[in-house]
Amino acid sequence: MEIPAYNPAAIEKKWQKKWEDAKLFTAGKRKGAPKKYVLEMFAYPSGDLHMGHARNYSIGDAMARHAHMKGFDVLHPTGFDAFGLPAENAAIKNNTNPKEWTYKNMETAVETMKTMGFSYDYSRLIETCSPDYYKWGQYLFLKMLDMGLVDRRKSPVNWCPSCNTVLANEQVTEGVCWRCGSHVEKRDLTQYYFLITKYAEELLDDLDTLKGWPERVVQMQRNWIGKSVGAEIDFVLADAEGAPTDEKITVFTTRPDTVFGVTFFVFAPESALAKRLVKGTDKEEAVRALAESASRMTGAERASNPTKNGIFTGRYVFNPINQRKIPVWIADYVLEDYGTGAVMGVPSGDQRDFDFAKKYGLPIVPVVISEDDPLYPILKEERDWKVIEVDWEEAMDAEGILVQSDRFTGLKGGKDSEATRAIIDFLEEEKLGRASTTFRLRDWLISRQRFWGNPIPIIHCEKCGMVKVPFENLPVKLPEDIDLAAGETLAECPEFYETTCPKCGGPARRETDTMDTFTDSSWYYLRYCDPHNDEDPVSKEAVDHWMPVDFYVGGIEHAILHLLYSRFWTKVMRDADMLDISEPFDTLLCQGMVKDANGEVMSKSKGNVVSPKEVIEPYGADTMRLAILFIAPVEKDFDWDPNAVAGCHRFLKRVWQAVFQLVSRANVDVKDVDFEKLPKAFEFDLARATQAEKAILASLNEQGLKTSFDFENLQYNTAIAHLMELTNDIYAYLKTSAGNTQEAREIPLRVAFDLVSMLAPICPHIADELNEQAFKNEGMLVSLYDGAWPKFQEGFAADDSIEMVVQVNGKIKGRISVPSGASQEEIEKTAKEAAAGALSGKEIRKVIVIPQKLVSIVEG
RNA sequence: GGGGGCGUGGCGGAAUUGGCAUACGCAGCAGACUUAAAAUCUGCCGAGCUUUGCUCUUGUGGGUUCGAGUCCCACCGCCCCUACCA
Repeated sequence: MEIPAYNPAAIEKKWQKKWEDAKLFTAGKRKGAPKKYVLEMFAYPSGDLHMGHARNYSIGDAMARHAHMKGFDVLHPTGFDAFGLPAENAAIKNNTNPKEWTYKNMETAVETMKTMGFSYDYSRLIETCSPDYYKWGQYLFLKMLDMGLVDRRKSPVNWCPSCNTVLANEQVTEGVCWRCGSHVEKRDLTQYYFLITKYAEELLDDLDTLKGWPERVVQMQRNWIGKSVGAEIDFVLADAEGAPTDEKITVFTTRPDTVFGVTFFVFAPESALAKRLVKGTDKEEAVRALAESASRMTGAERASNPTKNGIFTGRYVFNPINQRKIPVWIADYVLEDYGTGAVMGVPSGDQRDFDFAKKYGLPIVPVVISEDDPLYPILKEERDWKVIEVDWEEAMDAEGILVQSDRFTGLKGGKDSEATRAIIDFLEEEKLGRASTTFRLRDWLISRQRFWGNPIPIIHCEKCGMVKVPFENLPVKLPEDIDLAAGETLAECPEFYETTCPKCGGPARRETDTMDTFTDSSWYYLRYCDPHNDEDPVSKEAVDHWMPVDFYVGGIEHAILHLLYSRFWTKVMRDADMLDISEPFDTLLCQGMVKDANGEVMSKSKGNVVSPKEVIEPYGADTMRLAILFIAPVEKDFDWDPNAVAGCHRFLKRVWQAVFQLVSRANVDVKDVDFEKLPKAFEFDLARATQAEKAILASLNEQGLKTSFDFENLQYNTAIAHLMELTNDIYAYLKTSAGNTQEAREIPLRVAFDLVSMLAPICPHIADELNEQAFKNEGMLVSLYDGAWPKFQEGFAADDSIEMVVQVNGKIKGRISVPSGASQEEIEKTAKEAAAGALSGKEIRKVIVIPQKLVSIVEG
């Protein structure tokens, strides 16, 4: 038989068309079958797809195709996160509309996706900039407003001077804008917030239910939410003369057990109260300068250069628990937006307070000390301050025993200790303070002063205030003819903002801020369940059927941003009775980055970008997909190695040759072989197979199918390695002379067919072509996508003899072959004979037999 | 400072979860085919040695075990995240 050449360009195009014509990937066709929702994070269409997308999608596609072959009804959609700043910047540069630029890029990206052969249900495609989608984003905004989860308020916000917009806390890393890297400024502005902090506790608690998430992502979210348990304590402000006033200043602390050791009090320099205390004094200018210099430093700079600068205000407060009068300072190590923006200074128990006290010569009073400390015997009975200065090198901030702490002296101190609880009880009884929990998580600032986003559906009326846009007027559409190149914004576009009040009919002004694009990506995975619904964002029925997403694949850069917002959004929609789940993503996979051959991040500016097209043109999409999955485990970064890619292509050519040669060698008309009825290779009686056939079958045994071809656990690199071994075995078989029975001819065919089936999720084009051309299966199936995944049969007969390793005193000394039914005694006897040369002749202390594996002989 | 992870050939990486360390691939070496090259095929490919074989080898040192890359303790080194969070 003439073996045709492997021509990826031709067969890939052919199969992509056949799949599309047959609507092969439409979700919901297998009524009654268990569902599997496989999703890759959708792309921002800033140009054509790059290798990172190719990796992301190849992983998800292998998962989706495999699930379908295993019998699931698979939902595998795609779409675009189409609003955002790059479209505006490109529009300004090219003097076009962001819409044009975005749609052109999405069109190119879909073409590229199709050349890669992904099994997407394109009938569910979502483009977030389409009014059909953003209408429901507006609807959900209004829903949240009704639920009391939207707030419009003036407060200090992060402003990116380069992007000309505010940013959410999550979008500022180390003091710079996540998108453009510019240094972020603080400004006092009136903005819209989603009250995500109302869900802080639940967002934290439910992290424990996310068993399918990488531990580091869970930890990152846990740290971001940042729960601290402790107490609020009310200090009494003294007037300028030092006498107590009625005014109380509250601090938050996680260590109320150290409250007897407070020797000073500190405000953040930006705090309003701090400013008030020094107003009109000679300290005013210095405090302003301190606030200025503090705001200029990024977190990293502050941490690497932890100079604690302070100014004494000249004022005092009284510690409510011991009435001591303590000085009030202003220092740059206190953060305005955490806790109450003020700290009770306990230098003996907190390293930062300790450093500050050292620098400014403030007293250090030990109150919670270790029993090993030389001071302990002196102070263990002390109820009042006896020692008010220590020679410690650092603060004692771990656990210890309370001293110099009035009636609490002698109690065990520390976070959540008996002293902590006792002091909180006391504070609550005396109304001096209360138990309190603080979160690091801030409310989500969602308004943006940008054009290319979802307009906030609010109308401002002088008479009626903030008025919702009525449902029938949704969506508030973006104007088509804005001139961004001329610097025009929505706020300068009267055709957009001039309107009438829906309540009183008077003249009113439309809100000109748009929503953060992360609002668009916070629920797109829900809309995929029901993408064409024009009555609701989603129907509960559709969401209940498909959600949660079973496998979610994306980059680690979304560990906090998108993944936290989506979890919040799901809980909100649950509370709005739109769905019944609490967590949207069951298993999360964060794939590694694709770097260049030298391990450098690919970037346009470095000129080291390898485009998927550069691989597809010479080798085909199957080779690209295979290489992406083979070169490194999915979650690790990998360096693009052109030689390894060529090696993957070589493997596909070998599979192609092996299958055709095998069909030719089998000397049976494959048209007469019903592959559905052919016994599975591993059910077959091995006694009838030749040695080479055994080698092939051995790699398809129980372990092979359950462990080696472990698609469930995403071990694609090792699964592919086993497919390579199987191919090598087929070549070994082809070199031998085969038996001449019907079975002996058909077993290898079955093996080859299973090989091709297992290759199908990774390299679907070559698999379908071999199925059709070599196995002549065109009448049975359009595609192996609808075919069956090989199954292991429990009844598979093991080989009649078993190889075991013989160890003497823990060292390998030989191998034995024993009958599969051999008794313990027989095995021991055979092993002793085989190891005779290695035995010293001493008494044999014991013999350990591990069935199927080894015999260990231990001498006295 | 806090948290998470990792350390195996020249390289990417395997190791059935305590049982033959280095699978599979890349690179390299040798051979076959060829006028030649490419492609393809075959073989070799951790280190050392006194080479039918022996010894050593999973960052270092110890421990548990008949048996450790895997478990425990200490140390060394690297990567990622986060950061004056009271």
